[in-house]
Amino acid sequence: MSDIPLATMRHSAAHIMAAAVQSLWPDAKFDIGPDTEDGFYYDFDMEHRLNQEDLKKIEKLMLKMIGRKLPFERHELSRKEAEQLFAEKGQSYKLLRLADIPENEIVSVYSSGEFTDLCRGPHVQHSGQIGAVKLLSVAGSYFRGDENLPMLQRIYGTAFHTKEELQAHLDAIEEAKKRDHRKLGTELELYSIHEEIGPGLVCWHPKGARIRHIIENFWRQAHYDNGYEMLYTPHVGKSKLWETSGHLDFYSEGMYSAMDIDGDPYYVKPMNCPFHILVYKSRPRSYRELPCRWAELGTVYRYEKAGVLHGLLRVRGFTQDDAHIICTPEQIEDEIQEVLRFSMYVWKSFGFKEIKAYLATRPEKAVGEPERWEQAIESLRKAVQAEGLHCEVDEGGGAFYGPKIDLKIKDALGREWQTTTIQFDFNEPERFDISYIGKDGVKHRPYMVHRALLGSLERFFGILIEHYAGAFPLWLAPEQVRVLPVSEKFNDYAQTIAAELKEKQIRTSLDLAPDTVGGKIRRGRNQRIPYLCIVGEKEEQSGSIALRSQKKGEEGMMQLDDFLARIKQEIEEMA
RNA sequence: GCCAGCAUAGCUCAGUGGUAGAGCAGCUCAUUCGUAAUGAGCAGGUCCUCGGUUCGAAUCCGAGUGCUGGCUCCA
Repeated sequence: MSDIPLATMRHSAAHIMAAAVQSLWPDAKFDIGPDTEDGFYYDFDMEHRLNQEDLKKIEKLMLKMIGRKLPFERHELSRKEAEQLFAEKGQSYKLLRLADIPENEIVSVYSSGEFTDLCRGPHVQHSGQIGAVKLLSVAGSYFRGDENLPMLQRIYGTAFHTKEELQAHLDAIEEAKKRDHRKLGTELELYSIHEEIGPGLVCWHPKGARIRHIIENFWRQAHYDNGYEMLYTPHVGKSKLWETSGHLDFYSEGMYSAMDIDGDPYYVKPMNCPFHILVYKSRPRSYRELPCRWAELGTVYRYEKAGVLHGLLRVRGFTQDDAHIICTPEQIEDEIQEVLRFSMYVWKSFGFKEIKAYLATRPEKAVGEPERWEQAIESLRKAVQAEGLHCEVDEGGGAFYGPKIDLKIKDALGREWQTTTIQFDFNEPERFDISYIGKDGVKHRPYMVHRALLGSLERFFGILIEHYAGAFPLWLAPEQVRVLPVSEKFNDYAQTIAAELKEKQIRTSLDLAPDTVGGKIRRGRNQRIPYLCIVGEKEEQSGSIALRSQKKGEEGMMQLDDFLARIKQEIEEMA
């Protein structure tokens, strides 16, 4: 059984699920049911609205069908025969899908039991070869993913060769739930979102803000060290600015409506670029001062449909770690390579090692000279190569204004997150008519690149919370050390220790509550504090602490100086 | 925005037409404790909002808001 590819087995499981749905609700019309990265789904249209109880029913029936070892039979048909077959069954979606199949391709159907589906295959020989199956959820899904087309009902499921593998997958889903940044965000008092303020608008609590501050400090220093300068720009700008930039033409659905200031309409910024461009335009520029690398932690507001908001990962107001690079054509290759190298350095600093690149090239409709597109894409390609990154190319997937590279990082649970984006822009330099005076004494159009490394601080924070399951590494932990006296008799000594740690810039707290040691330790553990220092009589007499670390548990007695040296080093290593 | 579901104390949840409950957290008191919960007491609620049905609504119906899982989109 294990020599059957997982994808084939899952695809077959989707057919069996459809067969079960057909037998339970004979009016069901079927769309498609492919396998996915970690399971499968099938889309249906029918009168009955599916619920969680129905999934159990369907699953039960599927198990029966699997037990009966129903053969999967392939038949090749002429287009006419296929049309007739699905027309007779009233399968209108299948007819539409059939029409999508290119003329020269063979049309095939697969039958298993009563159920016959338009399908290219391949499939397992019989349903007995489908391993452990589990239906997971039901959701709405537009036909062809188009919101103007009818909404279908989709059932998600998964299948594995063995019960053990299935269970491991279900356990992984559970683990992901435990790490959910929305749950940990409340538990650890990192941030909150309020109905009274508005959906998708984030309040950072003291602990979350402390982490953000540390991230920002690191980020700024890294940028200064790598040849960037910082900018601060306003949160709003006149409508004229957004007309010039083209945002009101191409991005208005992402922008909030204008506010009136002295009779002029102003818009809250969805992007920082027009402001950076005006800084560039504030005086004539020489080739001698290029490249300009200007960064800003710029807070932007974008309209997102209500249904897509999700904790910190998808919000309406967020701070981009934005930068714009304006340079000459001769510099572009080095600049791109440098941006990518810098990005990789930042990701490694935060403990992310597995990174994939996605290159998007010129679409049909595009602005900018074709030679510039070529050079831009070439420089992106070379940079990816130089970093030895695995890269997928999305031909024609770029924006109309320029090609881009996106990076996706893999977290501790193996999930991919889109973060970094490095994007050429051939549109705004034209629209704002920016230039530099070249060696030849005449005006030239510079290249402009937008880039965000972490993406947005909000999303990055959400990713970090889940990556570390709330147990931040020492350098990021809002509370690094907590001192716990074993009884009130040792409060004074605990205070001395805490004061000494604080003096050494260690973020330290004291737990002087009249609780048992066990109770205090439990509290400290639950708050994911990296180090707990337990102090009592023995420690007071020897000027030491008893250490308990988040990572290793009980570590025994230690001189305070040794502990300090250890954590100083750990902070430095950002481990 | 669309489909489906959910909304009860700060948190996790019970309560299905008849006076609103538990655990944890909080506060008070007692305990002075050696590595993941010391004990007792107290306090805490427009049962999301508005409207309707009913003698009576947390519970049934409608609308709205927010959230969850998806679709579309994306930092």
